[in-house]
Amino acid sequence: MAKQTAEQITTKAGGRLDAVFAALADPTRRAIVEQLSRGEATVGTVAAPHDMALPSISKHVKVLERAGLVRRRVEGREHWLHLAPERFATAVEWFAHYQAFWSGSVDRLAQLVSELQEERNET
Amino acid sequence: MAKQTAEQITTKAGGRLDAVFAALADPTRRAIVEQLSRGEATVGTVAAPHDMALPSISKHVKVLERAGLVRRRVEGREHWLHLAPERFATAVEWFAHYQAFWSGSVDRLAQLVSELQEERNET
DNA sequence: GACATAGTTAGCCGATCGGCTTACTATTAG
DNA sequence: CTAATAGTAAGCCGATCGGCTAACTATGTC
Repeated sequence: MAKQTAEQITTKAGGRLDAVFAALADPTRRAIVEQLSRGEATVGTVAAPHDMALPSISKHVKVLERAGLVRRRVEGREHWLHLAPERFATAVEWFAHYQAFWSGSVDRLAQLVSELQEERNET
Repeated sequence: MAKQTAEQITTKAGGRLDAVFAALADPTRRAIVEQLSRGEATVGTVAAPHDMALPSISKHVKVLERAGLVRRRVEGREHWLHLAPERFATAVEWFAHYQAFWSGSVDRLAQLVSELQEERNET
């Protein structure tokens, strides 16, 4: 129930937010997130569409892991990657909090959310 | 009405998302955003709490401006800064879209939003 | 055992970042 | 006119970033 101030959120999750936002600031990494949002995949599979050396992708994956956005399950010689939704929520909370200060923006977010829910129900 | 795919969002706002997330990856800049969320302020006022040389803050502000998160109104020799909510929405949309792929996350976001709305109505 | 496959580690390189200082511009005050 | 105030511009510096290659580890296959 306790109202969290922006300050509290900032200090509590500050370090994490640094890593999360930094991780998402790169288009390759956002593309990886997008791909993983369609289901888990191995490092190689994730690398395939990216005309980029495998070690580079490996680095990107590790950045996402350190940010807590992606987790890894080693299975034989394959490394399966999947999103870790909780950490995304950390970032969304940060936004949501500030939205409360912008006139009308919460309502806009609310509308967006309800559209997404409808969309999902249609499927 | 047209469903936007993640791909479309990514390509359409890709460059912007780079700048937005990169801008928010720095704690000083997030603190500036927080301060501006409580109302517009001059560059000097924004700099005050930050034990950092003024030119450094000036740079940070420019990063936020280039990301489209902050705008500036020059009034005499003072530069007044304020948040630009629309660009924040760009980032939130990105999250919201992916949340649709995570089980239950949209509902969690929805709950968060409704809590924020209640909170605001209480005030 | 030998080879192939999946992936990481290490290290190089140029570019960008985040801080600084110094010097400048522009507006306001005396 | 002069001095103070608000802020930007330019350039330095060390650190991190994002790509690469070359070499390695570990698992699976023949």
